[in-house]
Amino acid sequence: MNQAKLKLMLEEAGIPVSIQRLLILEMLMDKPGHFRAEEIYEALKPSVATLSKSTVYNTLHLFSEKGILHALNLEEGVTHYDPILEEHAHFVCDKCMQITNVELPEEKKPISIPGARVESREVIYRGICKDCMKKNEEKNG
Amino acid sequence: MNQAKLKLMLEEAGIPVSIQRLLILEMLMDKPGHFRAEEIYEALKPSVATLSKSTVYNTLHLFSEKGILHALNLEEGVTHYDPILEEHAHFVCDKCMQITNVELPEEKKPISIPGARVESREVIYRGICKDCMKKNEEKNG
DNA sequence: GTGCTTGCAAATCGTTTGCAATAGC
DNA sequence: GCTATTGCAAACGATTTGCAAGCAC
Repeated sequence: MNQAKLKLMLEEAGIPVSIQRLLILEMLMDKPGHFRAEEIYEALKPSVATLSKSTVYNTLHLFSEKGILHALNLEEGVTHYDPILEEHAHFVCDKCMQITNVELPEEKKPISIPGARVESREVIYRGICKDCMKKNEEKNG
Repeated sequence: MNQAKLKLMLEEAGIPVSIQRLLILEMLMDKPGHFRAEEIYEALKPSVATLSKSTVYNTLHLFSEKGILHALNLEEGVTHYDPILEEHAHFVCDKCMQITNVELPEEKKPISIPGARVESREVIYRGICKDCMKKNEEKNG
């Protein structure tokens, strides 16, 4: 994605632009996935030698607070960041922990909790992914 | 829940009985909720002076592996343990982080991922709970 | 030049590990 | 006695914090 577009995204979200923020956003937009702070840091370090981990953490917090990323707790102890904002669910492989986007299922009857305000819904499927199923079959002949 | 019943639960799950395991299970069964390891440790320490944190962690792992508890990652960096095994969804308050059990919604069309095996489904609603809504209203007159 | 942003190092939190002491068959 | 379980302290990994230096309007 080009710099101008990224800059606009930040501005529209009310986030002051900085080089670090642009680069982090660029990386996420160009190869959408489910990255951890550490991975983003490692990916950018070669091109931004002075980059610091706390900047990455700060930025990811800011981005998810301002709504241009979603923070996901799919796995114990780690947060993944998802740049895809359109509604979708996730499938997590119990073997290799690979995360895949899947369609968000429609509910037969939308939930309502008297007195409370429900703002979002997260759906996580768990199981064994295609790759691990294949590996398993091969091993067991 | 009485000791005999708890003992039976462990045995049926294939878990060798020990005092620590009985006490942890008792606590969880008697006041079902969504406790963190730390909370269980603190709750039991007064009655079991020698209890150690690693025993609590060990035990919770064992229990969830053997299927008598569910481990939940609803919040960044912490695992909560849920003794209710019947299927249900969770509502998490973004303000106070209170966790409530809610009905698991039926899907209009059950998911299927070609080649993969889907083994479980987790549904999390987020928003503002009744208590926090009330507090908010009071504050804003 | 004032306030926001960054980078570094140290601190923190939840959790895990190594290992010796202990308990239960 | 032998094996599984426990408790302690130290290690760990992800994240947060404090603070001085740097940058941008």
